[in-house]
Amino acid sequence: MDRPAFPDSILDALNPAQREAASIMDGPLMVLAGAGTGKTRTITHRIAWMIEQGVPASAILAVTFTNKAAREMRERVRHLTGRYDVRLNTFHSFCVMFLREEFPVLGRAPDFSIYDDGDALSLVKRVLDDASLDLETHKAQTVLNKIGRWKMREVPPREAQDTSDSLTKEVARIYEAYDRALVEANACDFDDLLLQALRILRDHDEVRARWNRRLTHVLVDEFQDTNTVQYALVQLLTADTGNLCVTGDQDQSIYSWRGAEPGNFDQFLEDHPEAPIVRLEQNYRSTKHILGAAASVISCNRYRIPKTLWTDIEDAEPVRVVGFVDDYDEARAIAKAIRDFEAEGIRPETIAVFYRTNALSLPVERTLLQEGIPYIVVGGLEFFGRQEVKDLLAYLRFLANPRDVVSLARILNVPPRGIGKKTREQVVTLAATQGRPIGDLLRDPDAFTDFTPRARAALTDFAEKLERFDSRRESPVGDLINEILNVTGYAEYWQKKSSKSGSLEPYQNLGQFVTLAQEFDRLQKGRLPEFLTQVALLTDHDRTERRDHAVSLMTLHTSKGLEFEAVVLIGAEHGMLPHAMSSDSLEGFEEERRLFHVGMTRAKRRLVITWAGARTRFGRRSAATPSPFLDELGDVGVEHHGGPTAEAVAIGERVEWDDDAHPLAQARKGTPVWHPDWGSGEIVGVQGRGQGLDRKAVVEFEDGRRVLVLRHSNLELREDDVF
DNA sequence: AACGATTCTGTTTTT
DNA sequence: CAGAATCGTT
Ligand SMILES: Nc1ncnc2c1ncn2[C@@H]1O[C@H](COP(=O)(O)OP(=O)(O)OP(=O)(O)O)[C@@H](O)[C@H]1O
Repeated sequence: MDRPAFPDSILDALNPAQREAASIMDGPLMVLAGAGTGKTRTITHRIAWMIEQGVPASAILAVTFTNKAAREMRERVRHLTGRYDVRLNTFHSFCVMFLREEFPVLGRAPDFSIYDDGDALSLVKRVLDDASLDLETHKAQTVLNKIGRWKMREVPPREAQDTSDSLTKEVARIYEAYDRALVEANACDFDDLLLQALRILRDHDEVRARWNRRLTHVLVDEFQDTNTVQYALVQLLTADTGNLCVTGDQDQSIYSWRGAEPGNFDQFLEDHPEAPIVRLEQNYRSTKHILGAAASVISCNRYRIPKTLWTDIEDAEPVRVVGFVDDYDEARAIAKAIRDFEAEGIRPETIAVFYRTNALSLPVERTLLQEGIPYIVVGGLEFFGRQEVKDLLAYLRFLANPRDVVSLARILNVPPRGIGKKTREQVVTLAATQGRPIGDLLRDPDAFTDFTPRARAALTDFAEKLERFDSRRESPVGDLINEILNVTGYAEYWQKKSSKSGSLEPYQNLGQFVTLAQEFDRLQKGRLPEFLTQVALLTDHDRTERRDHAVSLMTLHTSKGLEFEAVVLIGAEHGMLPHAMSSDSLEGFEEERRLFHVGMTRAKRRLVITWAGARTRFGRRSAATPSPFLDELGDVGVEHHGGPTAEAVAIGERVEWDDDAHPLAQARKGTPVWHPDWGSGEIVGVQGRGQGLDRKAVVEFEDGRRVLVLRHSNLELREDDVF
């Protein structure tokens, strides 16, 4: 076991402000600071310091934003103190653990299933079906989103129905039915995990008091992205002790779409007026140019409290902004940039490519593959979202929780075994009318006497399989899964499929899942229930395989909290970043700006930002113009290359802006356009020949007509489907 | 009930 | 373009 070599050095590794924050052990505390100022480092050391001062490690709860961040912090604390038993959780994983212990207080069994968004969607569809509601007016996804918004704000179904709007009222009724269905299936969706835990802590003083004794100190990292329920939760967890420390940065709040409530900062100060606020101002990560450009961008946000941030890291190179003709060109330049970075001695593991949407990774991946540059895609829901993985998980969940209808419905006929939709629904209805867990019903040999002989045979066969799995419930999870794969013929099923039509991936994913389970068996204690608890909250972020000498590809959201020597931020275009779906309100637009700023501030030494004038999106080529954020970078230490106006220079290589690819090149009468000053308009006439940019356009705006030379007009197309 | 062919539909970010 | 939903044939 490693003991710390120099216990006294725990606080020595911090600057004075950080040290102040780390050494305040008791009472409320807020650490408010910009990117790269060592917030995470500070609370890690604070935890280590508390342990050194005699606080039991297991009495400390630190909440991080991702499992990965939790793991890393645990590793650092272990390194500093030799202790690894600090409770390091995400809000969700803490609540799962909490509910596994305390759910009986609400009369619920602790073997509940956890539904991800896909499962929740299935359940909503099921409810809509049962209520025979019009699927046209109620799209399942929309309904689920609305329910989610209620849940995040703690609005119960009854209250939601209290409205005069009949459509909303109907959705609220679905919400009620959905909640009931969750209880019947003994399942929790992600929001439920938080809500149920909150309910228990709020309504049961004894439980709250016990947990306050158990957890004497609570710390929350990335506080800017907590929602109201999460804040209420930590408030209750520290109601008696008052030892709540939060750290965050308003300028890095990028999850409002998931209910994140930056107002929690104010709420905290209102609830704890005596709380010291420690501000950290020295950035230890980035060079002056990078930090300056990022500061210049973020200062454009109206809703923001300005703060000081400085660095003494000198620059090697300026921040580069480069425009390309299209995404293909952009991708090739990215490959070249990576090679150049490597030639400079930057290790590939410390190079990252960021993008706004997952779809943007495709052309980059293809090019890197071609060029033989190893890469990994970090995060996303690729693996756990796969059909074959979800099927396997559904088997496991149904075995652990016999009431779990959604999981059962998923696998009852997987692989195909002659149990169609009709039989399936009959079984589900039968269980519902008898008020019996569907798993018990299925295992009952006399349950299906009224069914057709064919259906009965198939169901009996299925029941036999279930019983074989039951006898393995206490086995290592890897063995159980192998048993399932063999007995059901599911492995064979995919093997056949893949040999027929190409892709080996599904079959390999099954293998990966088995490996994952075996790893669990080897490294952790517990069987099926414990495995499910863990796996339900895993994301690809947590299982991204290590690959030597690989550069990292990820979304801007995933990049939060990380740092890289060199960053290439791609797709900086109008409609992409800021994304069209969130730029219609000022709040949305400013969050996009924060997102851009988060991406920029991940870079330590090198930052390249790219955009493409045309992108193959959706199988179609569509035009794009540079992101307005590019104009906000300032001009100190920032170089612009390429694009319609400036000389076209790629990262080291010349790329001409091709007039034909310019979105306005084919402008003609009737083309809808937009201008930054005059708003929406339509081209009512074009003067000049051909398709060039030197033509003049007569544009009808809301407040009148104007004649503009296309090349210098600053006009943008209102629709991106131009060609 | 199963499977293949066709049509449809939709793309923001994820615990 | 790709994944889901629907359709039509066996
Ligand atoms: N006092 C210090 N001395 C040396 N390096 C430091 C110090 N404080 C922080 N650092 C380094 O600065 C970098 C950023 O630290 P950290 O990740 O803790 O910052 P953060 O405030 O959590 O960042 P962000 O909010 O951008 O995710 C890390 O590489 C860290 O090791």
